[in-house]
Amino acid sequence: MSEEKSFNFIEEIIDQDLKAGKHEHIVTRFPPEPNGYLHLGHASAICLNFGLTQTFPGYTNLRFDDTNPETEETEYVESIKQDIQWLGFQWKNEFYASDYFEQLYQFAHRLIEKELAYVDDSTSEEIRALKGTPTAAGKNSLYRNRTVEENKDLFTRMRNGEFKDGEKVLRAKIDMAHTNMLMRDPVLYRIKHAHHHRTGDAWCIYPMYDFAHGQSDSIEQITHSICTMEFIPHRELYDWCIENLGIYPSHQYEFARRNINYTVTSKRKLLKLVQDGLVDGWDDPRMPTISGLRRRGYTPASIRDFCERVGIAKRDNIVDVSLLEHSIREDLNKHALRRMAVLDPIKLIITNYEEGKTEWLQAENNPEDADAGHRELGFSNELWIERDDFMETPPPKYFRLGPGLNVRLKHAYIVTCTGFKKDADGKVTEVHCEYHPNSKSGNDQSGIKAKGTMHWLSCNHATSAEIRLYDRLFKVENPANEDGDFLSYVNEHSLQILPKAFIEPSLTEASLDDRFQFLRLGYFCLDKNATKEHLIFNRTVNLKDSWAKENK
RNA sequence: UGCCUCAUGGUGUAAUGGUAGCACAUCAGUUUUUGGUACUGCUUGUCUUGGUUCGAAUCCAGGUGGGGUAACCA
Repeated sequence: MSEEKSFNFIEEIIDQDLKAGKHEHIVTRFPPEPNGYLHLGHASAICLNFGLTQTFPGYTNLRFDDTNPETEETEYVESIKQDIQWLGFQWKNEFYASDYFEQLYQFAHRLIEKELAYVDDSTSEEIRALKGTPTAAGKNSLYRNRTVEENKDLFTRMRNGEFKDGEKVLRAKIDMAHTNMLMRDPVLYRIKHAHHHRTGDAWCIYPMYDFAHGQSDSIEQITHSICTMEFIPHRELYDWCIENLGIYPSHQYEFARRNINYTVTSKRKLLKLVQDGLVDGWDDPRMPTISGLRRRGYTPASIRDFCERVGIAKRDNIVDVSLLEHSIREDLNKHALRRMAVLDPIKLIITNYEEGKTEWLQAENNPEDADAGHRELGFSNELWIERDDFMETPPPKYFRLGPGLNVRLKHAYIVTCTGFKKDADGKVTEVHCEYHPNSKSGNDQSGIKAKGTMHWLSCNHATSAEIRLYDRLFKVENPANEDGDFLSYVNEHSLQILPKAFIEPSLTEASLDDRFQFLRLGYFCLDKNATKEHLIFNRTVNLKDSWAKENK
């Protein structure tokens, strides 16, 4: 049974490069800008870049693209590192574009000396105006023909802090009529008297992306620099810089960023959700961030599996969240301990069971894993069951409780419903039933057939907890594609808090790494804000529910 | 409007000139002390028009459609 796993187009390129002897090993890098938290889209890039050097000989660097001090912070650096490691990857080197500021500055001088760069005094508005349009060529700047000496002097003085923000920029001297707008004398350096999270106040000029990224790749001798498709036009400039600087020829390859329906993966939009308080921070369990997924209960393996299933290609895409949910269910089904919880309780009284008696029942921890062992469950005449599990007048294919119907109480007995009580509003307050003593789980001699099996909790052997249920963050499949403000498509019912649900008492001992399946309800994990006194469980994902589907 | 880029079931992705496959989703069924899991089966696809070829999803040409691109962001 050999499973043929085909290469994606990037693996294909690398495989050929290696076979052609172009490299003996490869070097990739993951280059986040520390201006936000990592999300599912980054997970794809991480799995790709780090996965490549697991498939092929080589290694992967982590390099922070920290060339814009105004938006970048150490908090983001730390979260990014944590998320990558949590996903299960380890970088060879931890680098920063800011490590290369001095070298980059020298590179700029080299370009000036080759008459390939000049200092421009134009304002940003003037530069934009002279840039032309896609159909009309741009015009040369008045300052385009400064001498090498003048440029070197001015650029040095820019670094020395003699000018204010925006007063001057360094530009590449390429071609103002180029069909690629990026090649129309792109800005290489700008003046920002801003405090940088790593270099402090050492610099007041900062390189632009195009004069930092490719050069950093080259310095690190990155063989395959992988980025998303919107950088395709940058490749020409990437190559131009490397060629004219005469440095190590890294190459850029582009793939299509991954999109997922009913959410957004744009740091700008995610930041907006955080800033407007629509979510409880970057790690809100509804966020598609790595930290949000972690808090929600997703496992690293499930996210890696998801990325693997989605794959890598070049066409626009919107991946269905059900694939993500499939990945986490598959993982958790194998590993999560089974427990019982009652979210919306209603009392079940067993009228023929001795009052005050407690019976201890054996319950398996995980039917998928014999090694997971068993636990003891207290059983008595008063139980909590799910309100959903009783209907006064059930429809035909209802396998739960209703007048005269039988049901198996999981790990316990078969009961027959004998009656119920309602309050003044007509709301059911109590369900009555009789149990069949010879129908005990594991030793059923009753011969009674029960179509359904229900979860329950003994009133005297249950403790309470807050439970949080989550739904998709947005009401529409592709919020980015809708008219108007994307915030108006936020699903206002995406979080449902149940302040007092019942759970098995042993759950008091749960730790953040534990994963549980609450029988018939879904997979749950402890929230980071939970305490022993105030337990909080997050629902990671529900179980597939063919009954709910049939009722739609 | 220029340039760049992409196009395979509902979704994502394979097939590298030779039987269009896999996964998710959907639907139907079997098993089941979780309406879970597991298992079986069905439905659904090569954007279009030409060309090359014994043979085209694949190569060529023209259309069409989507996306990117005109920040002192990355």
